[in-house]
Amino acid sequence: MTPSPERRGELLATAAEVFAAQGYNATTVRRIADEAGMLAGSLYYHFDSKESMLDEILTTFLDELWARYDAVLAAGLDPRRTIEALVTESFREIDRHRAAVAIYQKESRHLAAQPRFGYLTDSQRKFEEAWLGTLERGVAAKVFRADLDIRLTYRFVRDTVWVAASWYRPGGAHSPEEIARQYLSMVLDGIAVREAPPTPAPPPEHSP
Amino acid sequence: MTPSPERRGELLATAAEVFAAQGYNATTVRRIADEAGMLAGSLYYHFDSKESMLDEILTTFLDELWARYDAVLAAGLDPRRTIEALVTESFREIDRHRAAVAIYQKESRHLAAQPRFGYLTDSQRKFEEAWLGTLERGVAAKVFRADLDIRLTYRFVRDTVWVAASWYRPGGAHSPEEIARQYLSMVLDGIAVREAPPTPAPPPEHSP
Amino acid sequence: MTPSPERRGELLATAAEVFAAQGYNATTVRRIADEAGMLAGSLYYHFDSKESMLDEILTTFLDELWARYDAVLAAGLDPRRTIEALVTESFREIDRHRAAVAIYQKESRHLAAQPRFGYLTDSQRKFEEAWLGTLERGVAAKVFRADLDIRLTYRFVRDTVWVAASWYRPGGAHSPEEIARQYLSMVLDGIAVREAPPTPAPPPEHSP
Amino acid sequence: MTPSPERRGELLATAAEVFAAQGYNATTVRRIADEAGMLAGSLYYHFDSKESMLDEILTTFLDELWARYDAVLAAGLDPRRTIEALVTESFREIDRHRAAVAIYQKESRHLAAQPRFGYLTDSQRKFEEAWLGTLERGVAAKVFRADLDIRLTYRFVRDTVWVAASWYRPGGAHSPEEIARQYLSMVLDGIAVREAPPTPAPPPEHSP
DNA sequence: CATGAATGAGAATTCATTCAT
DNA sequence: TATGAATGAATTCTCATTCAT
Repeated sequence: MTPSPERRGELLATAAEVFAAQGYNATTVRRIADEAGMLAGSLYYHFDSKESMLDEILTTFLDELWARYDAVLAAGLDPRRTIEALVTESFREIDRHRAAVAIYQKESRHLAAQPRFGYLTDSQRKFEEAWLGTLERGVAAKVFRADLDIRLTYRFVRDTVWVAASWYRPGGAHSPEEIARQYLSMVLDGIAVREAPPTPAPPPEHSP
Repeated sequence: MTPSPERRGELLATAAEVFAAQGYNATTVRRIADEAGMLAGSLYYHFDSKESMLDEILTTFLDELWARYDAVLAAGLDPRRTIEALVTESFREIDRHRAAVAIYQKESRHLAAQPRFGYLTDSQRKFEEAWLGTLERGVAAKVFRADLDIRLTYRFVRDTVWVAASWYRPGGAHSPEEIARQYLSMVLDGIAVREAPPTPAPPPEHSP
Repeated sequence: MTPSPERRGELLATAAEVFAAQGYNATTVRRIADEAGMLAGSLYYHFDSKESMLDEILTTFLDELWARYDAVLAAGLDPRRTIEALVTESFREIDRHRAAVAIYQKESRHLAAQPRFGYLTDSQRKFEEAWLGTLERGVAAKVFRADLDIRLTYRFVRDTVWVAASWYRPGGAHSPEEIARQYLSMVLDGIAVREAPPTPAPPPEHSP
Repeated sequence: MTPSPERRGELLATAAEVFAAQGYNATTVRRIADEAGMLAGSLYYHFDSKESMLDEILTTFLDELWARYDAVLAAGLDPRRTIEALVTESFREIDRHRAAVAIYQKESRHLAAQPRFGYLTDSQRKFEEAWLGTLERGVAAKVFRADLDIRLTYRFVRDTVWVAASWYRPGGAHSPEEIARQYLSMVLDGIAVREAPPTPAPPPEHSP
């Protein structure tokens, strides 16, 4: 009944690429089929509908993302290390599922209105809990600044990370981990040079 | 045959709202007309096509944005003040043209492929020149960190600001200027508490 | 919002004709549009879907039928007169809505499974109540035979009348009332010549 | 390449069931295959096409029906006994081939237009000859009423019998012979109680 | 200015059918 | 004999657009 999972996987990857490039609505089934080297109707042997392709792309991505996020959250790290781990996992996820992440970014808002995609809202809620909660713990622990609107901070960090999916290309100059490191550095310490009191021992990798 | 500009303006605002909420492709002309209290066909008295509405929304927004950006860039501020001014103007623009900015964010990438929307690519190039140039001057002047990939920094700042259009609602808790101030604070100084060098005179408002 | 009722009415009549002739499933929207002198897509200005055309055809017919049936049932006639009136009204209805009746005959069974057409089941139940109830009263009053299975009798009478829609053509040799009269005569008295009690005065034309 | 006839028979029975339940057009080959526990494509090892299944179902039914009808007609019975025998054989046929009969009822009219199903028209003609001829002989022999339109009577008897296929379920309360007996009683003698002593004055409208 | 009624070019989807394995 | 994976034509439906009134 369920045709071979490998073929499905290939086709989904193709579809995700096109959805990400052109937008879900602007993508025709025929275009996906062309890209996959088959006729439009043939896709329906593997999938119920264009929408179910989108659905499967998003759930696959979210399932994997949450598996990793949950592992991080269960590790009992301090707030700063938690944020670092979440950001790093996020960039790894962008590396693995760039197309899916890009689709998520572009479409999730209006998809969430449909019952079928209700899980997007759920995921978003869990997301907020995880990130916002960690930030709040960090503020309480005095490792994150208390003088900033915490929700603004949350959005700042969240968006900052995920929009990267819109320009990231796997196999580029930087590994996901390197990008994560630099982004974390920017998010945590800012892009401005720290004026005054010369840090006694600057971190070796930043020294000239 | 030359319909009143005010009516056009209202209709464009309506259209922009719907485009932003549902995406350009997913928005039907009929939906816009419904929202405007007329029939779909009637819109064609005012506009040539759905695409020309989108075009006009985007050019109006970009024209205004560039008027402000150009003023900032012509003012001859130092790199840090320039960045601060650009960020502030950006948030003001989001405040004024939230829908247009959101549309720009979502659609510009794939629209840029069409000749009609070639100006989007031009604008993007000018954009990069302005921001990246300022950042580079800042690095040279040692006011921005030199240990970061400059293009990564550029994307970080750029995205960080503009994605705000996706959650910003005019008339919310914070003014655009206040949001700009906080964002700048995060971008420039980071969200982490500066450990070590006990600031000689802590800002009064943060003291107990 | 609801386009002119006259046009709808014409289009529905056209659609009913085609549905009756070819069957609902075998009828393409394009065929209906051809018959109506327009393009397939144009029908969707007037109707939501092919199914909603069918729906409207059936409800219009059933509403009218029940208005008449209810009038008959409310008249308080004796069982035999009630049956006569119901049969007569049925043939009149076939005369007025031949296509709708034919569609009803052919499609109602499998349509009834869909929620949208649940009213078909309701109607069928009311139908059975009306006819079966009348027959039972007639048996009790000794005007209808008691030696027959009453449900068999019900089906016999019911089918006998309604299948006529499959061959009836308005404007034929017999008026609906004439057909009703002959059918009633057959149903009530049978087609066999009454043997036994030697009719004292046989009609002259049958004598040798 | 010559698949076993038994398997064909089973598959045809399955197909007939589904055709009868949902209508020929509304039945997908896949549905039949599901019901038979195989995949859609596999049916094509046994049959040329969906249409050829329908064809075989109908010819099988008609061949058997005509074998029995011909036997009856060849027996040289008097008109009344002939009608009784035809009706009885018809109900037996409904018992044996309910699905096929139901399909015939629903689809024969529009199928008859296609050359491939021309035999349906032929059969219908033979049918009319047999029944109408018998009725005419009966009228001539004064065993059937002469005051009725003979074609109306023909349709009445014909439809009355065959529509039973739409509600008949084999193995129900009554045997086919019992149903035939009751139907014949109704058709021949009517459902009204005979008002005892021979009607002294025949209904005026039938007198000369 | 706006309406009502179309047009016509796709869009997604369905489904009978084919065929190599 | 049956499966799995297609094909390709047809079908329903959508929607931007036109245009007479």
